[in-house]
Amino acid sequence: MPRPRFERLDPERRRHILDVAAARFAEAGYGVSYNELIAAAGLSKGSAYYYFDDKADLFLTVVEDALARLFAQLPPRAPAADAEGFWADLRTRYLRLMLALADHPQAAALAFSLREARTDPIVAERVAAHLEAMGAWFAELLVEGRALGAVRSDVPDDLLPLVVLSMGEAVDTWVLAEGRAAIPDRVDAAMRLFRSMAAPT
Amino acid sequence: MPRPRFERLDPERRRHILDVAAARFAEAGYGVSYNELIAAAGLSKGSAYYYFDDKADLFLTVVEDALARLFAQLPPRAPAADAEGFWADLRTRYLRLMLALADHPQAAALAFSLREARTDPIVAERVAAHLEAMGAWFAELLVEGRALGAVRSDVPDDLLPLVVLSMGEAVDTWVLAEGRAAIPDRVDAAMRLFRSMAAPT
DNA sequence: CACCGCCTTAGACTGGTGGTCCAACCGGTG
DNA sequence: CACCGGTTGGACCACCAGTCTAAGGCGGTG
Repeated sequence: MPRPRFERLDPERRRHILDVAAARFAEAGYGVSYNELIAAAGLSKGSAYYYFDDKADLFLTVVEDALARLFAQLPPRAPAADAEGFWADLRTRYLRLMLALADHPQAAALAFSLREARTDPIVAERVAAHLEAMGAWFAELLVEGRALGAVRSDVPDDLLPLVVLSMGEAVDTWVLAEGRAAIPDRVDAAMRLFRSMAAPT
Repeated sequence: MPRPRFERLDPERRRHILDVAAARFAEAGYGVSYNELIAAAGLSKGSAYYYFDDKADLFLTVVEDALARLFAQLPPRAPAADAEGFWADLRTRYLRLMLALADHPQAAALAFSLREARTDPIVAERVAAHLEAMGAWFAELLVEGRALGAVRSDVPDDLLPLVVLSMGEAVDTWVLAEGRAAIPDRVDAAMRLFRSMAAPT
């Protein structure tokens, strides 16, 4: 995370730095030159490293901020009453997430840039923490789904969340590939596939 | 691919270069310093670039070689007679592949290093060609599977191969994670999951 | 033998990277 | 006025992949 000093900075300047960084990372990925980026943001080398630990720090600050804002828009999960409701709720939430990504292409680009960024070990470590949290979230979902008879019990506990996470990026890209209008149909297709995989046989 | 000169090189020296490169890339990933690698292989800068276009070229030469040898060990696919045979054949082939990866950890490490390497655009381009070939292979498999009533027809054609490829790496890692003895059970679990996803509902 | 020409080699050099360091500046306080 | 700590600019560092060139080695020819 950025050094505390950054919080004490003039809000306008702070906002400007984050906006420029978000734009550069979104359009050129993590591989963008940090030298170039901080110059574009109006920071000298000294100032940049005065406010942020390193490139990974600024990158993750920007990405976490964008994704947090995105997820905050999603309604909280309502506990489902039966298997049908469980799957319907999942579909709705996934659809909303995809529509939100379509509406915020910069946030989507930042999210997808995470893959490339994870080759940096500093980024990888901090992303691993998030993934662990997501894994826990899925595990919880699994328990609920099984209680409702919506999720199969005949595969190892760790396999399903793993598969969902790994499918995630590719399927998300596919869902978003043909523009906003195609999203609902594509979400349905993806959910159909996923449901028949995860539901009891 | 390496320059033709490389083929004219003394076979022993050629083998040595490829072995050192394979070892370094397998243990440290694509991120390993090329300077360090070529020095370890006993090549000066000039010679390295005399025989290989660039880092990506040597890397892909090594990886393609390792994977080609691995796939060559797999028996050819026998056309299945019915849906059950189709899935049984897939399971067998997947199991053999996983066992082969377990027996050749260096080849496995090289295969997994492809993910990181694809951040290099030169690598990405040449890998894309392979992925296209794999996509075509899956498409063919899809046609055969559908003809046998083993594969569902109610999802877009491009989605299934995409999902399989994207699941691939994560599931492969999971299958191999607990050592050779655990592989058959894990292959079964993964195939069960995959079959219920891809089979008609 | 001398010479030529070409394949091969070593390694200095380039322009770039992310990251470090320090001298100087600036505003507030005694 | 002097001082001082937070802030700033930018020179500098080690290392990266990749380029370039001058020299070495060696077979063929007169």
